[in-house]
Amino acid sequence: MAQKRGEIQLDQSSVFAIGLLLRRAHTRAVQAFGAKLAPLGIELKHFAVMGVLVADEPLSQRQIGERVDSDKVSVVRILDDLEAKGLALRTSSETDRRVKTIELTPEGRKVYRAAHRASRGVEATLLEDLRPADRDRFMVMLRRFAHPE
Amino acid sequence: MAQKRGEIQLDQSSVFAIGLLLRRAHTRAVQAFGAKLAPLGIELKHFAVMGVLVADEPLSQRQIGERVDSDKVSVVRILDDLEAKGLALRTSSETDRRVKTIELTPEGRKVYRAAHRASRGVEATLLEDLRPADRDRFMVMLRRFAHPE
DNA sequence: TATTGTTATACTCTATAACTATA
DNA sequence: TATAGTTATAGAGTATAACAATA
Repeated sequence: MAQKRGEIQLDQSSVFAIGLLLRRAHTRAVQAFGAKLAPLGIELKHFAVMGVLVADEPLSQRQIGERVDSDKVSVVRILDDLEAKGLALRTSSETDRRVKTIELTPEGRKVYRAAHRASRGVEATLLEDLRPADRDRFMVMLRRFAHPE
Repeated sequence: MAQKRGEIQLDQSSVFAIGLLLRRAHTRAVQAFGAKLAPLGIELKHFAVMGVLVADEPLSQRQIGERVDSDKVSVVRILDDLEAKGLALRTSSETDRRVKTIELTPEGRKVYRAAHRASRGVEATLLEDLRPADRDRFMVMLRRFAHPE
């Protein structure tokens, strides 16, 4: 039998439980999205960047980093990927030649829509073991937990 | 101004938001524990392994991995760290010479208690932006989310 | 001088496979 | 043949610093 992770729940009262639980929760989410996005040749991180572009195009790389909570080096590499696949385009800004203006290509928009369709049910699937009334509450709390004032 | 992460909240309705939120939540927890544990020379992963040993000593490395949700390679390295610091001890099992019997040293127990004291308030601090009535609920939901049946 | 994006470097985490020694 | 632990390797993720171009 192959050695896997995630078979056992730990002591509920352990002070460190919250750290392990959040790690496990995060990997669950990455895997769930990954499974849906893999056929499209992208990962969650690409999907997220494309998502902020769809919502708020065009953006500089710095702005993208702020929105997806990644440092600038990571953004460079995600955009390298997207550009190599023909999904996004970097052009130097006219007004400030240091900044790159990032836009999705038509193909990028197409792939984004497909990714959106493919992953539409992922959040619901991830939350399905919570009681229906708790699902929204969990997301609200998670949002507050992740971004406390 | 140094370039940092985590300054902006993202579109609440994005399908991929749950992935980003869980990532951010996890790093928040690791950093919060890390800050308290660093003076003791350990990290959250060491604390977690020591915690399962305190609760259920002795354990094999395989059993430790199951309890802290880590693969066997990671367990080897965590125990290398703990043994090098004199906090844990590996001995070959009498009944099955393949398995190592892991126990904390007296010094290990001492450091664990100090770590426990130091990080006692971390979970509370992490949860303090939730409403008091929501804090237990969030942990219950997170537990179910991380370990669905 | 400071900022945007880039490159290089390094350190951690994770996943895999190969190896040993036992069973 | 299978398992517990070890080692080696490679791929991500993350952090830092240095750099080029520009402000």
